[in-house]
Amino acid sequence: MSVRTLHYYGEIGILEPRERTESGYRLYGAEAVLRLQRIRVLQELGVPLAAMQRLLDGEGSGLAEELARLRKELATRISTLQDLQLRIGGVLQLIEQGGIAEPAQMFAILRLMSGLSAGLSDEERELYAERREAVGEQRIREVEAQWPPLIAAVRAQMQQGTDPQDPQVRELARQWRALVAEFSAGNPQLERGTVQRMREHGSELQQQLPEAIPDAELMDYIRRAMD
Amino acid sequence: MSVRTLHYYGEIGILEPRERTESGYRLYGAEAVLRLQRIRVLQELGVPLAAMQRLLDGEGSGLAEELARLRKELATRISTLQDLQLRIGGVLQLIEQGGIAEPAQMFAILRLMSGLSAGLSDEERELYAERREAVGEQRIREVEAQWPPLIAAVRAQMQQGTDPQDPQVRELARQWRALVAEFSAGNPQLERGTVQRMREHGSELQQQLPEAIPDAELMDYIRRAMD
DNA sequence: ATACAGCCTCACGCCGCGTGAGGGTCAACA
DNA sequence: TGTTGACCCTCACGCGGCGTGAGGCTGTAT
Repeated sequence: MSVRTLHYYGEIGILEPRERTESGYRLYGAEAVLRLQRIRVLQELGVPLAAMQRLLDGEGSGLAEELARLRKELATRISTLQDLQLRIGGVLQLIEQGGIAEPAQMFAILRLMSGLSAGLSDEERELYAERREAVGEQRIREVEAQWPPLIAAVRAQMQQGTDPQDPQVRELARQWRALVAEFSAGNPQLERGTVQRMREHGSELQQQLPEAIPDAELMDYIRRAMD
Repeated sequence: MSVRTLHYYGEIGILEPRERTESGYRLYGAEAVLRLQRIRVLQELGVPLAAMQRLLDGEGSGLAEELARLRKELATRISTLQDLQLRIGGVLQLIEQGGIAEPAQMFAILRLMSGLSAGLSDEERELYAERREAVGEQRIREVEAQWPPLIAAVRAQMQQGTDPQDPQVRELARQWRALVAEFSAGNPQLERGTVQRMREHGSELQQQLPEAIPDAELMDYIRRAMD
């Protein structure tokens, strides 16, 4: 709370001092403090200052409606931010694993992960919607975010020529199975769809980071590790 | 993506057209499209445009560091928004129950709910920190948010003179017990602290919405409902 | 030839203040 | 009695990320 802020609130007419001294100093009363606290609350909620007068001096019904609107808005804002958080988390995980180092790859992954849920048919979309109800959107996104790092890790092992029966690879295969199970929840149609969708997904990604897309060789490798 | 946006990106030097026609029309190439997509990704992540040139043209290490920084920032942004969401949800719940209708009360509740975790001793703070580890911050906030509506509902019944043994009231008492259990997780020190803290909390709230603070009468009423 | 869509540059406006410049006011201390 | 600071005042410009004109040129369809 700077002095300038108080002046500004006066300028736009949402908070006036109770009076002025002879020399022009602003004197704020206790009610101004209360009003200021409310302004801060509304501001936190994302209400623009210009809209506050109505809410501060209006009736309860108006405020209630506005709060309901804000709740919706907050929900969407949070879910976009959470999406970003998972995407950024996936990229950082890959970086730490030494999977990627080039900016082009990082950007590609950031974009891939936003597109995982794109390109679905209507039927699949419905199946996912049901699943979302059951498991919670949060969990769905967490699971989705684990694909690219896992695929990259498997491919790294494959290219190093590690035996598929090696304990490390078998651990990755275990994670793979777990992810597939989480993802499809026993629904074979979704299970088939997932990997295929990744294969079709985004030409930029295929150029920039082909190792994030499972191909036949990788699928064969992981199958052998699962035995 | 408006035309003006592209012009602006040119002005600040983060995205230039590949060439111009004789008549001055901008011609963007495929690489400009790629760069633009990256700009959008970074912008979603909250990177200011001025900082993008370094990230787009710099080395992977710089980008990786920035991503790590952004992850932290995102986490705090999300948690403040979630806090707001719970507060607003609590108020709306109360409004729908018919518990409150005056703007003053709504603001008071919005502020109370932000202050529930304030005013703790160091020791209590440690206990909460442990608990937070165990249950997850999200759950803690969800539980905290349920107090004010519950208290208000109980008080409403009490003031209508409902018998504490009435099924409705006993249901509220059951919720009360469950909340206390969640809150204190078997730690009697925290259990004692919670209600007392609410009683001491905020003089504005006591004036504006005394029914949200449990007093001796209400505590007695709920005890009788628990028999 | 004419209409109309789309491009160009230049310039001001928006929000929520931050940050000066240039000057007055007030309590404390020499 | 001055003088020193720490505060206050008004006025005015600046930021970021564009939106929104005004006034004019270009390109394509009819």
